[in-house]
Amino acid sequence: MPEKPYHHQDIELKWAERWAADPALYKAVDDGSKPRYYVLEMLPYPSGRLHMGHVRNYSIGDTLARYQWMRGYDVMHPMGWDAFGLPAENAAIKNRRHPAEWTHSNVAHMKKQLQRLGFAYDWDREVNTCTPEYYRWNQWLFLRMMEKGLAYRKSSLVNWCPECSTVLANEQVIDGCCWRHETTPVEQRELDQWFLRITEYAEQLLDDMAQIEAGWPSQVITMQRNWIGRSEGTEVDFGLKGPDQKGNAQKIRVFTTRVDTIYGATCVILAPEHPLSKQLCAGELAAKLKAMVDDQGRKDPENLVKEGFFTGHFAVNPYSGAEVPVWIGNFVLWGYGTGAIMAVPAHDERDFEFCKKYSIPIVPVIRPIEGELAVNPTEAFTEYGIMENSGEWSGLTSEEGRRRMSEKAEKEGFGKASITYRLKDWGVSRQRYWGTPIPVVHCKTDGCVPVPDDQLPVVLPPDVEFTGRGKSPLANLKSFLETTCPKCGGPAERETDTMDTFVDSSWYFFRYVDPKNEKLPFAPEAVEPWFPVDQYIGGVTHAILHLLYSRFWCKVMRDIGLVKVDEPFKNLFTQGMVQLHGQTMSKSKGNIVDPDEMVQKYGADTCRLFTLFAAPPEKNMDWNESSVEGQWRFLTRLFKWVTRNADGGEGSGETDSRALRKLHQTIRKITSDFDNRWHFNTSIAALMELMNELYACEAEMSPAVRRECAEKVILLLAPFAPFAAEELWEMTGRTGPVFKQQWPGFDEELAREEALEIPVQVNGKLRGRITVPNGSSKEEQEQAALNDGKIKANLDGKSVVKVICVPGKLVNIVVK
RNA sequence: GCCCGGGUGGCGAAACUGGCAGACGCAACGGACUUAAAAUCCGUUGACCCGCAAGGGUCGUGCGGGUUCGAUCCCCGCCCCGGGCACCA
Repeated sequence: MPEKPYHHQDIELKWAERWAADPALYKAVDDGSKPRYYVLEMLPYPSGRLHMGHVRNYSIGDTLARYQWMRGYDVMHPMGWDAFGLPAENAAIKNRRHPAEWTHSNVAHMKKQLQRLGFAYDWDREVNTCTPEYYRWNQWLFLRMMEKGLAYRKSSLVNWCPECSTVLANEQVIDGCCWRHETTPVEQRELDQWFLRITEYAEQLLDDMAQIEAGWPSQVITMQRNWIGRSEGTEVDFGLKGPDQKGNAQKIRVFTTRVDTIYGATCVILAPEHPLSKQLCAGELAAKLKAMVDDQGRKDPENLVKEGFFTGHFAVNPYSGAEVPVWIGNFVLWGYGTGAIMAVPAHDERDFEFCKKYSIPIVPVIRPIEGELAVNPTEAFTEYGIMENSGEWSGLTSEEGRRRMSEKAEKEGFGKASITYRLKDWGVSRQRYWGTPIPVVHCKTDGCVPVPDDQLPVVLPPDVEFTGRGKSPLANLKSFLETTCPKCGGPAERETDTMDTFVDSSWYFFRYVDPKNEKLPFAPEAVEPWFPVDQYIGGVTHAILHLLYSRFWCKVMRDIGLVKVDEPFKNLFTQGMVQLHGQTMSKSKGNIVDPDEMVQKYGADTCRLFTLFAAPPEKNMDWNESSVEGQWRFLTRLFKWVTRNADGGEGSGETDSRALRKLHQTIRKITSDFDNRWHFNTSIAALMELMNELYACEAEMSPAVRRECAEKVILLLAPFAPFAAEELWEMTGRTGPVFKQQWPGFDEELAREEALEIPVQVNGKLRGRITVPNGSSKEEQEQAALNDGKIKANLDGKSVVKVICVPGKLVNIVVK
């Protein structure tokens, strides 16, 4: 067959069209005839266009999926759209275009881009989270959580922008101001919000890490562990001196991990938001307190200067009976522990700083195991030690003190051992339109009533106005708002909050398996054989939020009886970011690189090869396309060689064994890259080396070996450059999709080098090389080295102390 | 401040973890083909030194020490870059 040129445009458009017309091509068979393999990539937000981060993510996933098909697996490889979210609504406000329309046109465009790039998705499983068919199951699952007490409503402090008159998510507060009104400071307001009780699962989320530790990057595991932030300590009541207005005794409950230091507590400090703070601050102090609550400096902990004031009240230490002043401090967090602390300046750095500033006494009560109790300390001693000046407890170690003092608190009823988490319950309420409506109505008689299952979905009304001001568009729409109570039939109002979009992405990967189910989110028996996901691939940006929520959601669904696994993702791969000039690409920075231009000019195969070749996939890569032409040249070279050598014939050639050796070494190398570390940059480099060798050998190769090499090269190329591989496969008269062919095996004997070149060192310095037959013994190698002319010259006049010989690797002669 | 990554030619990187540092690719330079250019093909390319030459030598993986016959790789102490967390009591 004569050589054929590589016209990427013709080839790729032809195959993209054929693939799009054949929805069965990438379908999972799902009949158990083959072992299953689930490849999952994080679904994109349909922002409008793909960026290079997507291309990288999906190129990695697609390469793996195609490889696993070739390894004989029944591969599930789905794709979908994380389609709810703020950008759509902002676009609506700005362009007077409905979010649904905006989103759907973006989805259509991005789907075309994905298909043009040749990603092998089973589009019959496509999931779009903004469709009622999907989000009704968000609602259904939310109701199940309500039944289990896992979804609840409570009043909580939130960020409030007076200009928008709406609540803002933490991410939407920039330097203490609203992101849309950059000069408007955000206030803290107490509002009713919906929460999911993720804290109930904190312990399981920690324990079950044992199940995924082997398959997840340790970095992500650590981040999640820190995020959950389990800490063991003690809750202790300090009795407040003097009764309240009604004459009742009051207490201040503090949480501490170091109850062993309590004899050194010289004051109690309340968070400004603590309910007692308001009560204790009358008159002048009330204004001071309000200012502290609203203080924007507190949003930025790096620059927070510790401040506080004395309330004029005192509290009693239940262990020592000492009376200590009660302060309000801006550094005490209302959201952690009990929102109140005992300050032990001698043994806590923060307390030390605060007490020093306000001249509150510093009383050391822990001495180092080797050393003396500090007198007038200049810094806090925060380690464990021996208790001193602590009444009956003096002489105990910190560890023992903690344990026994907790027991006493519990026995006498003024406290208890307690475990506190940094993790908070997940606030899912959003006062926005473009999200899943929370399926609840508010009735004057029956209160908060769940919408019955048979009335789901609560559909987002299409006919709303987007002003960007006032309340959520839903709250202004009578036809949505006014309804009847499912319990009493009387008039009621719908809940107008929608769900955080992280709800959508917490379980979509289950829906893929049974995407059209109208009775349940998915049938448990359909999902079971596919879980846990064999390989999840995405950016490390989602290390905490999405990946933690998904783990939580999986456990809830397990407890409802929908799934059997504890963990959704067995293996996680976090790809590196694609940056431009060392900066992350983002819309706001305006430095997004669109793949279209490259695909247009060089083709999708080149684009994919390029992103895989530029760096190992877990590493960040700085975008620099100057080397992209190399990938195109490589494909062109490969194309030419394969087309003119694919025919076969009789005879033998001088370079046959050399070509076959390189071929089998290459298969071995690429197979091991897939099975071990996914360093596709070295896989592609190996393929390039093979092509270089085949070009060098071509003239002296037999037709049969040429044919053999041509065929294997197509197969090796298939996971990386599907268009070119498919075209070559067809062109050379072969049938069936190339990515469903068997992955080539290698023969160790054929891959084996006949002779090895061994470096010879003298005192660790390279002095020569010897060539020995592969498999030579240690002694043979040593002798060959010592007999080498060049080495002999180097040894002249010196005595050999010893010879180190690593067979097949090196000889090192140590001389004096 | 704390916890992870990372620092290798002009550039992206490799060296599959203690055994020839720089595979593969880009860029650059030289040559072939061409009326010419592009494309393509062949060659050179870490730095420095000695030699007319073939060849030989010294240095070299952020910096300074250490372990070892041998260190990009292991240990100790620093510097720089990227990411995450940061008053979590």
